[in-house]
Amino acid sequence: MIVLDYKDSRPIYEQIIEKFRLLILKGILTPDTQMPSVRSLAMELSVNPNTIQKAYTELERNGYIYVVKGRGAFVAGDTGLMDEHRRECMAQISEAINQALEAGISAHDILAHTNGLLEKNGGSK
Amino acid sequence: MIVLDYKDSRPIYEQIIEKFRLLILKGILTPDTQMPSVRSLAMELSVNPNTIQKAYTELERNGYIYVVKGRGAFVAGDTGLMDEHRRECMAQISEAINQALEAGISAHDILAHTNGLLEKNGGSK
Amino acid sequence: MIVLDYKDSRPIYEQIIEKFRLLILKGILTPDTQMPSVRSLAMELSVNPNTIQKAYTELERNGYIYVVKGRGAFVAGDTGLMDEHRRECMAQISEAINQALEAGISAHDILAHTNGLLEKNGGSK
Amino acid sequence: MIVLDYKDSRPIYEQIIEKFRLLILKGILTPDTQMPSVRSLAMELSVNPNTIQKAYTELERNGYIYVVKGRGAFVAGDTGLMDEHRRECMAQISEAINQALEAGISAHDILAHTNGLLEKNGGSK
DNA sequence: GTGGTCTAGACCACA
DNA sequence: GTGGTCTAGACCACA
Repeated sequence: MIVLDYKDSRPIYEQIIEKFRLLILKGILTPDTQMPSVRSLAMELSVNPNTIQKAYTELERNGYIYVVKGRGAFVAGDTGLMDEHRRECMAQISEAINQALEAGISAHDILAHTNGLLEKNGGSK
Repeated sequence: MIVLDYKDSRPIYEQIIEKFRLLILKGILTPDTQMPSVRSLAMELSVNPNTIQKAYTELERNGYIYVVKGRGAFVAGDTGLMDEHRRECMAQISEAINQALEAGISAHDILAHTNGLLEKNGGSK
Repeated sequence: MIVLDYKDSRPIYEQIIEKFRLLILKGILTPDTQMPSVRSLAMELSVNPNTIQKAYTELERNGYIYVVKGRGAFVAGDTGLMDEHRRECMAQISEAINQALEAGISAHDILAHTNGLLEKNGGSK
Repeated sequence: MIVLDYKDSRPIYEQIIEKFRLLILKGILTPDTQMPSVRSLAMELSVNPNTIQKAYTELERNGYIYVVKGRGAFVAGDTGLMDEHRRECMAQISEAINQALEAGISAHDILAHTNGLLEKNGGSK
């Protein structure tokens, strides 16, 4: 279900958080689905249970999952995280564009670039 | 000349690299200008000289400065870094837009967002 | 009769205890009323019978219910639990106020706050 | 500087967080004071460094301290945590009073109780 | 020296 | 079985 990239410089627990974050935000993991247990996921990824624990704790703190003691961890219901994520995406676009402008790239070139990209990848919407 | 943000989570040496990189790319530091000496900059920033050394080594490795033994470090002449930097900027825009599309934001909304931004900030070019 | 909040971080057995404690203290459950059987309540709440058992054992230990072997559990008669509960309430007020004073809030502000609250919520008594 | 209570049922790392939180909120630890290092505090409290680490991570996340890589952790400047803490205190008073009202204690008795307490402990303010 | 990550493994409360 | 806490100890980047 999840694949780690050992060449990635980011810590393992962060990769795990990111992977689940996207699975949840994209709706692949739906609300109240049970997450794999800390131990089973640790086995599956050949990673220490503490590392998974850390990832789950973080995911819970940020509202992506909720934990029922003795039962396990479950995907949280929709709580506006989607919207927050979209806002973050827009902010990242803004930042990237502003940096490009600062680097002296013309507004015209940037627009051409984004247009091309959107035509290619943003078809159905 | 340079101000550090101790509350920034990025390592200090990286902040220093970034600051100089931008000063050079924007043409504020022109080719062959002498860089501050490792020791003086360390004093000025109240930072360990090892940290400055590491930043300079990295800047040299990436072609932003060149070092003359016994004389000091100097800003490198234009060597296509500008172009490379611009390419990086474009790549970052692409990545940000693709993430937005994955998050389910419509091409239309993204375009509106970038257009607005470019009209506001990208005027003169 | 009882609703559990799985997103509450407190253990389930504690939530159950608390719920019954209040039902009894408020007189909604009167002395000698039969409590739901461990099994039926476990079914109703979709919870492990062990969890209900633990809650009942605790309620009995604290004098809120009594258990007749083979018959079931029953609400205990009034045994001064009311007074004890009131003392606990007062103690909690004391603690909260002392913490506020330590935080540097003025006695005047605290008094205004409590007065306002009592006027609004403490009307009939 | 800090004393642990092994009889306290709360986890060690939480006790440590709470202790520092109060030291900072009361102004005993002033902004930019260096926190004891993870290792030294671990030794002093005869506790595993990981446990201290966990406490510091949490304190940083909540804005009580900031960490400079390779240098150490420092008390954060005033950032409205004080106000937030006071609001929490007020909320706790509200909750305690409402519970008391629900328990059937009269507004009159509660007021007498709080008045007495404030006269005794809230003198100077 | 400083904090950050991770492993290996134990013990606990809870269900 | 499930997550939560903790110890003992290693290794790393950073300063």
